[in-house]
Amino acid sequence: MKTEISLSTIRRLPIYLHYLKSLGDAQTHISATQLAGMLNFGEVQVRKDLSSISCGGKPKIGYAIKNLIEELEAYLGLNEENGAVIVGVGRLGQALMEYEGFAQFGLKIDAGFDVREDLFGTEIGGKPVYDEKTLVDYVKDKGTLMAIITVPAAYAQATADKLIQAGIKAIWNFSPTHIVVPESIVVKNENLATSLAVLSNQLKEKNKF
Amino acid sequence: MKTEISLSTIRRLPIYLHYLKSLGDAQTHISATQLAGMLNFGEVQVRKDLSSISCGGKPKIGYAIKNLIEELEAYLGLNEENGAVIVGVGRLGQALMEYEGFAQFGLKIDAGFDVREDLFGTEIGGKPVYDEKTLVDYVKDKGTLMAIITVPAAYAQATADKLIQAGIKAIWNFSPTHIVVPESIVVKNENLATSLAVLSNQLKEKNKF
DNA sequence: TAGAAATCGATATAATTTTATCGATAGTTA
DNA sequence: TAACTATCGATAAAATTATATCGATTTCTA
Repeated sequence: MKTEISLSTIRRLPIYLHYLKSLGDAQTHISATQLAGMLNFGEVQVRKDLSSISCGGKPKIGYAIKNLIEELEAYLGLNEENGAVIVGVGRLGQALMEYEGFAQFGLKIDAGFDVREDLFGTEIGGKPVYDEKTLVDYVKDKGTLMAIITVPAAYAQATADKLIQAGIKAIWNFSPTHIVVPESIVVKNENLATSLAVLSNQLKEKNKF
Repeated sequence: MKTEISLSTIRRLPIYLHYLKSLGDAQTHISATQLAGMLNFGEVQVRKDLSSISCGGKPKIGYAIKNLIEELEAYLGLNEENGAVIVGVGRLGQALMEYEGFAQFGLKIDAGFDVREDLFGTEIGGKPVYDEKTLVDYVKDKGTLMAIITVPAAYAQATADKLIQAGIKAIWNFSPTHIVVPESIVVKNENLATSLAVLSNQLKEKNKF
C-alpha cells in the first residue's frame, strides 16, 4: 500500500477489477503473469499496479482473487455511493441513465435534467427526468457533487458554469467540446473525437506497410 | 514537421482543432499563449504540439488559424473518409449513429447491425440497420476497416473475433469490457469505468482538505 | 529609427511512466 | 530433503512526456 498512485495506474485499476470479477469461481488465485497475458499489459506493470493497492501476493501462487477484488473496490471507493445528475437527456444521456454498469462502480445517477417539456416527469432507467430550470436548486438541496453533461456542445460551457455555481465538484463532460473550469473543480472531458483521432492514426500507421 | 508524434500529442490535436474551429472569423491568428490559456494546457506544450504538425507561427503574431486547421485536418487524416459499421444498436449505438460530430472527424458510419428483428430495415441518423447475421458478408464486401462495438459486454469479445475474421483492422469498443485482439489489429477500449475511476479518485483527493 | 513587448522554436532539465533485472520465497518434484 | 520452478517485490535503467530557460524574430510605440 503506497501513498501516491499514478494516474496511469488508476486508469488500469478498473480494468483489473472488471476482469477479476468476470472470472468465476474456477480459480481462487491469479498471478501477475496471467493477468498481464489476458489484458495485454506488461507483467511487471501489473505487479507494480497491484502492489500499490494490495497487501500482496505469494510467489508461485499469485494473488487471492477475492482479496484483490476487495482491495480494488476499497481503493476505488466503490462502497461510498456517489450521487450524480445528468444534464441533457438526449440519446446519449438516456443511454447513460439506463446503463447499469455504473452502479458497479459506485456511481448512482439520481436524476436527469433537460429542457424538453415532453420529458418532464418521465422515467428513464428508473430515474426521473426534471425541468432543467430546477437543476440548480436540486443540486444545492441534495448536495450533489458530480454531474454528467450530455448537452449539445454549444450549451456545455454554460451548463458547467451553472453547475459549478450550484456546488458541483466533479464534471464528466460528454459534449463534443472542451470545457474549462476553475482549479478546484475536477473535470473529465470525454472526448470521442480524441479517441477517434488516436484510433485512425494508429490504423493509418499500421496500414502503411 | 517531425516524424514521430507522441500519443499524448495526438490526443491533444483534435482538441486544438475543435477549439480553432469554434473561433469565428473574429481573429485570423492565435498565439500558443492564448490557446494554452483557453484550453488549460502549458504554453510550451502547445508550441511543441503544434510544431510537430505545423510549418510554423510567427513571433508576436502567432499561428494563422486557417493554416493550422488545414494542417491539423491533414495530419489527422480527416479528408480520407473512414467507413465504419456499428455493431449493437441499443441506446448507445443509436446515439453514436445519430451523432453528427463524427463526420467532422472523417468517420462515416455506413450501417448498424443488431440481432433485434424489429430494427431490421429501419434507419437511424439516416443509416440503415441490418441483421447481425449479414455483418461478416457486409464487411467483406465493402472492405470496411473500422468497427464500433456497442453490444452487451458478454458478446463483445465474440463480436470482435467475428469482425476480425471478416477483415476489420480497427475496433472501437464501447462495451464495458476489455477486449483482446491480435497485434495487427488496432483497438481502443472506451472504458467508461476507467474515466469514472479517475474522476471519483480525483474528487476524493480534492475533498480531503 | 531605437527600444520595448510578445512570441516563437530550440535546447536543456525535470518529472513521470514503463520496462528490465535480480535476489528472495513458496510451492513442487525427484 | 535437495534441487527446481514460478512468482513476487524491490531496485535500477530506459523511455517517454512535460516544463523551464533563453536567444532570435517580428511588430508596436515613442
